[in-house]
Amino acid sequence: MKKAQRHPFAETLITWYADHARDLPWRRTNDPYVIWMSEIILQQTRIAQGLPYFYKLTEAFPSVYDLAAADETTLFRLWQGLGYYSRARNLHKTAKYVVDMLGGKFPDSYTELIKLPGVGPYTAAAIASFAFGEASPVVDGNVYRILARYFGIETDILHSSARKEFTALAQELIPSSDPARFNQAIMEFGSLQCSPAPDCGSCPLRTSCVAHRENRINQLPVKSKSKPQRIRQFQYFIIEQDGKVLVHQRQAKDIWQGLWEFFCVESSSIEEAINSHPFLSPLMAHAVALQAPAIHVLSHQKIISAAWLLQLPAEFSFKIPQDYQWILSSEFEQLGKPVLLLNLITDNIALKEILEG
DNA sequence: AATCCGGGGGT
DNA sequence: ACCCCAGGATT
Repeated sequence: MKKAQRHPFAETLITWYADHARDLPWRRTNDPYVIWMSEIILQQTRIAQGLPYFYKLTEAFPSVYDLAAADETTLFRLWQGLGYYSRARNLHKTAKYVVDMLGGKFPDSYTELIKLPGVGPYTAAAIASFAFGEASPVVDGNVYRILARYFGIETDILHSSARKEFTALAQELIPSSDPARFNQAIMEFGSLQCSPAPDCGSCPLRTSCVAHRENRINQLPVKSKSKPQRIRQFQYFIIEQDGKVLVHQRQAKDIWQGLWEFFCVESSSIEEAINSHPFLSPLMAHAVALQAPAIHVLSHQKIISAAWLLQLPAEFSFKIPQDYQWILSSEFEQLGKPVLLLNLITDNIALKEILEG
């Protein structure tokens, strides 16, 4: 009876999912806190990359109360290496809000969930369905790909109208009987079966898939090309004195906001960096060049960096630049740092010994 | 509507 | 080299 009302698309996906679902930790719970944590971690992040962070974070903060009470420095250190660090800030902000304003109880509907910092249309739909059984369709990269191919939709998935169109379609397809299972199934299907380079030969939907029938698998989904990456050059000065290192926390609306780093000048040359920061000039007598790091690639920037180690005698006196501070190397280890700096430290024994004892 | 925000893995 | 990843916030 009710099966006849389901679109065969949903029926096939759910059947496929019964045979192919991976055993993932966030699928073993209905706790909205744990599900929320997993969804924030997995935003634009592969499962294999996010999994260790999910274990670390849920162990460090078993409940929303633990997270709300946490020191943000600790959270950033745990988030180190995962990228998109505003997620960590919004995670903390939301935890405090849920504890302080909602008595520790998560909102239980899409409409309320999407009001939380760091929770957008995808994440709100995911939590609402997985934790509360609401029939809100998730629309992530997998869903765009599957629907575009299966129904032959040529809308540019980066166009602002795309989300509305694909969400409306997914809303028609999602069964009211077990919406959470459908959401899990469609994403798993996109990840394992209808991947960017799919195996159509084994696909249970191939006979009714427009893209397969018309041989347009490689043309769908339509996605406009992104701009070329911006190229930047950072000159790092690791200034050490009396067992302490000069550091600062990045604050500007720029990459790595909230992370810590050594004295940094954005400049195409060492000479220009020194000229623009005259206090450096007398310090350079003590400078030793460190191994030139490879180009650090972000999704939208390429960063070329160079670094100098400046170990200053105890009696050497100079005025430290604004917003910088001295920190013991043992404390520096406890701060969140960009992967570029982690690589720099790893690649230079001298630096490693200073910072790690 | 455009742009920005990381890092890593697959092809 | 290019693409994509359980996207969201800001301008």
